[in-house]
Amino acid sequence: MTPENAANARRLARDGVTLWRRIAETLRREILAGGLSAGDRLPTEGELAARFGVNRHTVRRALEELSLAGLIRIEQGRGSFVAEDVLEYLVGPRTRFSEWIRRHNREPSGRVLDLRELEADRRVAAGLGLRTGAKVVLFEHLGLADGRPISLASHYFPAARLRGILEALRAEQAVTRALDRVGVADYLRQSTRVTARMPTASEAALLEMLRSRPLLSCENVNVDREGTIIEFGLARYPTPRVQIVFEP
Amino acid sequence: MTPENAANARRLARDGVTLWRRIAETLRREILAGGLSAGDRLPTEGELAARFGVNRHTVRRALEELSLAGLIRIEQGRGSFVAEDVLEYLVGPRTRFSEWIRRHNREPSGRVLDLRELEADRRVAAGLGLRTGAKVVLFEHLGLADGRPISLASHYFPAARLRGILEALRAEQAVTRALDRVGVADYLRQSTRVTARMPTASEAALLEMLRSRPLLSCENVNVDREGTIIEFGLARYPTPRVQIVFEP
DNA sequence: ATGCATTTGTTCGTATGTATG
DNA sequence: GCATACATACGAACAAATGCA
Repeated sequence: MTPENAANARRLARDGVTLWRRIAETLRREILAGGLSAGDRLPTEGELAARFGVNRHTVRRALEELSLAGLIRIEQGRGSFVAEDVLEYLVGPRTRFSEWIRRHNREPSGRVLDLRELEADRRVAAGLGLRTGAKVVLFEHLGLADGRPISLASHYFPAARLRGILEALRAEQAVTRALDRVGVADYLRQSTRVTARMPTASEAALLEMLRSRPLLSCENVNVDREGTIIEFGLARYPTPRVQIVFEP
Repeated sequence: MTPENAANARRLARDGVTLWRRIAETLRREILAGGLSAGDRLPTEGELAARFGVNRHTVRRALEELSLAGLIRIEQGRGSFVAEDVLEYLVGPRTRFSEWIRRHNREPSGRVLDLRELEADRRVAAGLGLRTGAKVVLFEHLGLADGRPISLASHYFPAARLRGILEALRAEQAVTRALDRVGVADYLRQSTRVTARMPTASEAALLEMLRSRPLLSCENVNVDREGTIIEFGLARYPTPRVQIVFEP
């Protein structure tokens, strides 16, 4: 056993965290702190091994961890790069916000911007299959991944069909759990309509994006298992941070 | 029977074209000539009935025809409006350009902008599942509906897998027919990835769109019936003329 | 909040022209 | 010529949605 090996083993014994994990955490903090920005190349595995005083295998294990978390991208023969900050929004029949974020190994969170009952305008009524003026509940929500805003969504629910949805949303602060509370245990994405436009000033501010970048605008209709429309959603995503992916 | 009734009946007898169809054709020509532009309101049914000297039912039959053709939009209590120039691009497993356009009762056409063999860069190689530098054939095409540009697409084909694709594209000037010629009778959309960005000057010029409007950028992968990748496409669509719709 | 005018949507009934056998 | 079926066209009345004062 070499002297370094022995020293590293003692370190592991001391705080119960493996070396590769501590190296991964160190690199993660450095990347998130912004010392390296999107697309930047990390030092080579050899350089990192020398810096941390460990074997190259240990560094590789740490980098693999970061790669799985989506924080870096490893390219054979070229090096490791800080991942572009893109989230792929995979559209399927069962699309849920927090599952989407967690699949990218990020921490979902959110902020409720508005919650109230109002009368449907033409567009919302058409989406929900109601007449204009019908009572609907609006739930406006800013979605975050690791604290960065990535979606700004207005969810409309038919108040008559979903009794108690307002109170459920107030209590749960989340769509899926609130729907469950009013008896919709499951729901499916019926259609998704995508277009793009420039953000308003407040949209750009909320989504922390440049006003010169377009946003993806997405109209969704969700139905319960019987096929009744239970939600009309109008979501906005910042480009190029978010891409929408369909795999039929 | 009123005098008008008798006169209209005689007109129908004379040239064998029903009244409502002649009225629909007249209105269609007036709209397409540009006398009315997108979003403009047509005269009321009553006014049109007076103008053509027919019953309101007859006008309604003509308007229904135009509405089905997607030329106008009828709204109860408000009137009839010249349809906004939006094309819904319905994404499914079998998405073909000319079928898409024809489903909207428009006339598809196109212009080949570029056709040549080159070496795949990283992005194209990743899409096609090849190594960078592999020979690929690029087919760049501007798609038109009723003479208006609505898509700007770069299609990349693996030269080694599809022998003769360059010549087939040169002869056919269309993707589906060229693929058929090299033995790919059918192909399926495997994935679709959407984002948005601002157009370059030349993209805006080709698509006849304002540079202040974003374009939808779409990466597609098409496979043959065995699942082998046979095309990687990079299409750009002008907003708000085009929307992308997914219905799983 | 209410009533009113405007406009489209729907449903009766009636008469005529076309096509078929 | 006649019977039948169907689409076209007209007339009248009422329902429903919209916009406005």
